[in-house]
Amino acid sequence: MYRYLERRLVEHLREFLKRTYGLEVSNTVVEQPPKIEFGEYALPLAFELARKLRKAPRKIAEEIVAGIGTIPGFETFEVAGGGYINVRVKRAELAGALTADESPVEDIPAGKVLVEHSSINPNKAAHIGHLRNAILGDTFVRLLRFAGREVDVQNYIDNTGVQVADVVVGFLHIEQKSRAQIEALAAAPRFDYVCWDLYARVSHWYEEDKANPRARADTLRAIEEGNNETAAIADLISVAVLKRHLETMDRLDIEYDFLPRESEILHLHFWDAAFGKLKEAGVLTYEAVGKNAGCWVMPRAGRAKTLTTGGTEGTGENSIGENIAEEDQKVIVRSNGTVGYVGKDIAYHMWKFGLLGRDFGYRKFYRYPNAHECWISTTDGEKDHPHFGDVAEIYNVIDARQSEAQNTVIEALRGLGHDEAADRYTHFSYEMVALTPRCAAELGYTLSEEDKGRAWIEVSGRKGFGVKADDLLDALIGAARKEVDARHAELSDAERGGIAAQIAIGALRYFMLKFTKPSVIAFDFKEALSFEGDTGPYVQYAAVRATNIFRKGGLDVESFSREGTVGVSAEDFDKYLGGAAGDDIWELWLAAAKTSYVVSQCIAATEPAYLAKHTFQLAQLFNTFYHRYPILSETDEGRKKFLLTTAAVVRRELNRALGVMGITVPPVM
RNA sequence: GGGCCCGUAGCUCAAGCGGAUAGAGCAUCGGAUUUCUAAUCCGAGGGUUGCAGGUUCGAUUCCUGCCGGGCCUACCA
Repeated sequence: MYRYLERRLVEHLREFLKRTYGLEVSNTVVEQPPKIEFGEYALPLAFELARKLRKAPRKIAEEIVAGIGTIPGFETFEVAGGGYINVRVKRAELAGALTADESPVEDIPAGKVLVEHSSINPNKAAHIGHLRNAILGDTFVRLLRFAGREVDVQNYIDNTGVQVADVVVGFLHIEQKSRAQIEALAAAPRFDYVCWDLYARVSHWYEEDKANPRARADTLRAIEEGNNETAAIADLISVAVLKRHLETMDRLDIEYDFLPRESEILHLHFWDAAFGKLKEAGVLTYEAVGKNAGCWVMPRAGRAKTLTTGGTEGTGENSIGENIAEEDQKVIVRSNGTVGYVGKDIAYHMWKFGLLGRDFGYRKFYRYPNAHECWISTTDGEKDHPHFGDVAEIYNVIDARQSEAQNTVIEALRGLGHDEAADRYTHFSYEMVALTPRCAAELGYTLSEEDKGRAWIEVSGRKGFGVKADDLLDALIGAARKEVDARHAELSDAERGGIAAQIAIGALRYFMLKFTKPSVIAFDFKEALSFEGDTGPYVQYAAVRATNIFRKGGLDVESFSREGTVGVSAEDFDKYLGGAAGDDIWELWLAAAKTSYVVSQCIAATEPAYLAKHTFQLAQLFNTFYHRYPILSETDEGRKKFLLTTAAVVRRELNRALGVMGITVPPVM
């Protein structure tokens, strides 16, 4: 509602400015006043117009206020300070609409959105860094769906790379396991933990003997070729670990629709199709001499010089390549003819936009407890399957370290003439999760003096250095369980377990979302396990408190929200929300009205942290309200009804906003 | 060397496209009628927004230069 009113205000303003001054104002800044007493919107536009109109800002503001006339839903326009225009809405009207949960008709952009996230190498357990990725990605999916978009969720699986090869080497060369033995291990619980430890050991093993790394090269080649024992073992390992990842993420209510795998990108020859087009468009050039002799290269993204199309077209023999300085070349095809991962990524992204002319085979892979079906790529799949790919927009949730590679893929699309696709390609970039030195020490790692002085230490899967996702979740559930047990001895074991899980997920998801994307999270158990202050459980608790009011009052909160709230008249809203006396409760209503506004901000800025901040502020305001206004003991029936309605509306919005963050509210806390 | 990001209270972080007195949480200290109320609330202290310039009516925000830190810069992924 808040968002809808803002749009209406802007439209009227533009129309007014055009009519009165003959000015076309493209971006009208609308702010929120620092204090609720000043109104709901603040317009600093008089400052901007001052130069154009050669008048004092205050004078202009006065003219606008005098001439703007009436706008439905708005009460007053006032000049403040040196030229601000503070705008007040009709509180009763907005409150009435919010109570009835009216949602104005929106223009939803056409076309499907594809969000790729997680993309964990299937060779070891997921860790906290992967959690940040998956939680950001899943929340973004929920934001888009809340905004009415149709979304496909994909999790790219690199099942043929060195990381999987390393674990295969570990089982075959270090552990000397047979295929049957590995199969047995893979069927046991937490196989991903076994791989986690083994992967770290393989790194050491490579260093022990110069001959050892040869096993990696041989294994990698065998995996890429396929149709052999090594490839079969790699497949069984990667599939087993992948299933573990799906289980881990499902604990957090994170689901995927489709799992495209690198093996199919290879075996279905996606690259061949892409390679032809890239050569033809002159995006790739062949290097005949120098450091990259024998390779097909692209200009490195970010410092790409203008692609010159002069010289030999098509084959691009040497001539174009000479225009790219050697250090600015990104090798796409190696001199031995194999493709690097950026090349595969280009092909994959052409497929995403429906530009490749090839498709995956599909088969069902994993059925979630809620019956949702997750599909996986295969060479010859089932006849009937959902249509994936060929989408209008894509978001890739990938950490900031890969931004250059991501930009290279975007440049390749541009080079192919697909600017419209490149424009709808968003690298959803975020910073990594690292460990504080204290956290590392707690985990038993010995730190160098240098490391002790650092703000954070990077997680390393290769070294086995990090906090595993399931371990963190278990720790959170354990800590939450202690609190629940202390408070709710009357509940059954299963009930307490369920609540503890909800709280743990709330704490974890909120923790990963409260930091803005460019901020490195220096992970620390003390902070992550906190349930007080700026945390998920704080927000959950506010929602639980709202529910408690109804339960203790003998009212069913759901049916009250459906039917009871309509009993508050416009006069009553005016009475209780009007004037300075109503300011503090109105502030709560106004915050509650902002959910869809905040969601749209999150999408536009690809920044879910705004929503976390919003839920926290709403919960804070509600807690203040809760403390200040006893509801059940209220003797004035009209006022009591109004206060109950306030609680019901805030509860609904808290549940809704938390839901977008993938957080549910326990029955009691 | 080049590219990207960061530097705000003791600590961890906010501050929407440049706006009104730079806000939260944690920690510290002091309080909250035994109740819909403590996973909470109220209050206090705590800031030269890394430094120096510039643009602007107005800069944490934009520009330039320094200082400090991180990441990327493989015929790895």
